[in-house]
Amino acid sequence: MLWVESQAMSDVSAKRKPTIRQIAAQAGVSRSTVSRVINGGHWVSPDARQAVEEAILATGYTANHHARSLATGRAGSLAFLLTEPQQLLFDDPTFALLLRGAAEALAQRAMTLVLLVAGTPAERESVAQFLSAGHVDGVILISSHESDPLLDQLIEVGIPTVCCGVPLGHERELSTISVDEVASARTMAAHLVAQGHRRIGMIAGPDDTPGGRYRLVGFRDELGELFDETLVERGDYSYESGLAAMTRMLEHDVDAVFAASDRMAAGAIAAARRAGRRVPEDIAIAGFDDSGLAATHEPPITTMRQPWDQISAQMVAVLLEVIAGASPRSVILDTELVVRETA
Amino acid sequence: MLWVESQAMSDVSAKRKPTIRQIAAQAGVSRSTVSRVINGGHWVSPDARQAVEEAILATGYTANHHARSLATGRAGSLAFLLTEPQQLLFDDPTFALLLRGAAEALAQRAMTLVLLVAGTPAERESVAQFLSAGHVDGVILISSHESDPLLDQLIEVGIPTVCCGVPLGHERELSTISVDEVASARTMAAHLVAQGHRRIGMIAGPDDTPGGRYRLVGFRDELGELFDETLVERGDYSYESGLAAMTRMLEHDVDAVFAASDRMAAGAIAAARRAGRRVPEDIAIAGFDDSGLAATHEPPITTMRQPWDQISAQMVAVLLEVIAGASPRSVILDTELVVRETA
DNA sequence: CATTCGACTGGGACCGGTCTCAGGTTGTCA
DNA sequence: TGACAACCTGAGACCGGTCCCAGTCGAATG
Repeated sequence: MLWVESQAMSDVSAKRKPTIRQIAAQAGVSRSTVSRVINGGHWVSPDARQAVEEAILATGYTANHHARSLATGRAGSLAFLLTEPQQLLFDDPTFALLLRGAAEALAQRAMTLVLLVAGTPAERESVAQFLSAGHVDGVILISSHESDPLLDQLIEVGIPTVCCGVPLGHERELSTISVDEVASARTMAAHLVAQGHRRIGMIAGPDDTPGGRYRLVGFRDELGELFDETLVERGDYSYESGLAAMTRMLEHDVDAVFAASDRMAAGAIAAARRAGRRVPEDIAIAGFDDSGLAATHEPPITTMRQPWDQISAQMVAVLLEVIAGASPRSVILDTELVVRETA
Repeated sequence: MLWVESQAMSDVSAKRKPTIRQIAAQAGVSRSTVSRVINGGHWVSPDARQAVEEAILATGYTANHHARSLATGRAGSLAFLLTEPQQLLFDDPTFALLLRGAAEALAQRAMTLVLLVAGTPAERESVAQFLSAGHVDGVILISSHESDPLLDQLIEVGIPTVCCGVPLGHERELSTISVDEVASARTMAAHLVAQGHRRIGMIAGPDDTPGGRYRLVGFRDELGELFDETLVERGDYSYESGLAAMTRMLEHDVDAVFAASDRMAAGAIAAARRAGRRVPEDIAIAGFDDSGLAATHEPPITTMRQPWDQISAQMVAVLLEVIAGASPRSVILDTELVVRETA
């Protein structure tokens, strides 16, 4: 009876994942030594290390993340937090670019990405609770609006956070990764002027987003006397808003338009065409982001390329620094003018 | 001195998250009772329950996920696994739809979504290891190709898995959520015929994907004698492949084309225009998916709508069933013809 | 030759939960 | 009144790691 039971036991343990104790037993060392080998292997004799490594290889041992997190207090994961109203974000190809980049950067570090969506108030509540419970080590915040109330919660909880764009008023407490919005807008404005355009309009983004405010600033600065207040419309970065803004804009005499996002540019192009204007012959239209949509659009859209891969890589890198104890810091990256067919 | 030290201690413990022991002490019960209250609260006296609930409310206690996972053996999270070559997937708006739906469904159940990308061989390796280590309870597999080697690994490891589309040969071992491809294709083919078209071509997807194979089957079945083998081209669901396929197709006489994805349809429309054909006047072009791109495309694309919200909800629901011990099962959902302007 | 130092090792406490199980109350039924 | 069930409770053993610390041993130092 006893024999049968122990037989059953060993059957079970053969099925289960090996633990650090089994590795220790098999290698003839203590758990502590195995742990040392796993974590860098300092102060371990070559013999011991080899025995442990062989045992690990033989059994296919993998450390239990949960046990480790419990013991160390580190979660080994970051949250990718989306706070935009869903429609906006999931339409937006840029979010996918950031997500992939972040996932890639984390995988290289043997960490994981947890996706959090805080669209509805109920979702925001449960997300806030999740984050303050310390289930993740840090937060990658994807939100263009500066006024996001979740920001204050994150700061209060004190969880390391990095965001893209610059949330005004929090420069000291949060790390940010952004592009030089003003310079980027100047570059595009200069390009449009260089193409010979004089009556140049802008479809700006919301004023409470960095991209909405500073791209307009750069545009105005560069245009100087050419700048015409009546040729500025607002959109919310979406296709529809670009279409609506362009429809209004067409009531004025305009020969070029700079939209603050590729999607708005696409909407603007559609509006221009419906009005019987040719792009770029009758009216030039440029976008911003180079989100993938710009290249495949018919015709391909001239735009400012944001360095998405660098942005996501930097977000992860800076966030990990902060988690390791560094002070929050901000990184500003360069954009690049990509001339295609629409302007 | 002792006083100072205990003062310091209580300061520290005030900063740290409360544990179940502190709740127990505050409520004047044992840890076991607190645990019972947290998990449903059966076999707990009203008095004890109330005391515990008050203590939880007062302290803002939240259970430590890692500790719980360690004790229960359940991870409390699912993996959202992308196995496509990155380009294809992140261009594809459908993936974002599925991702959001899944995240939402999981948040409601207080579980989390871990994003895993298995693009490169190195990534595949580490993902496989991650999954077999049991760090997540189940896998939502996003891969349209049936031949995916990761599939075999998942089956071997025995981790509960659900996929969208039907991976041939694994119907017994994996759960699948899919749409009725054949019927959907027949519906669209019937629509094109009803519009008066007779020379109808198809830009099919890869033959090793369910959407590639069965949409063609349905198309052929419905067309009957109208079906013309020479009017079938292959693409890989991408915009570029649609453009290339359409360019070839235009060498034949054709008055309508059914593309197996919206992106290919968009590419096909671009190709048709470059060749000087008007859509839909000279040639009707329809897509498949209704991924968001179809509605905002200029002109809006006629397509078959896949029920993305239902698909993601069902994936989560079925996967959780399997994790709870149920047998794998397959769900087939209906699609809907959405007539817009291109066909 | 005694002392000190540094590399290496293992024991045990701990992280914060869950879960089994033995025991204590109370109520009901024979 | 005794037996037995139903309800409620807390002690203690886990889960699988990390990490502090005490201790061993050989070599170098004074």
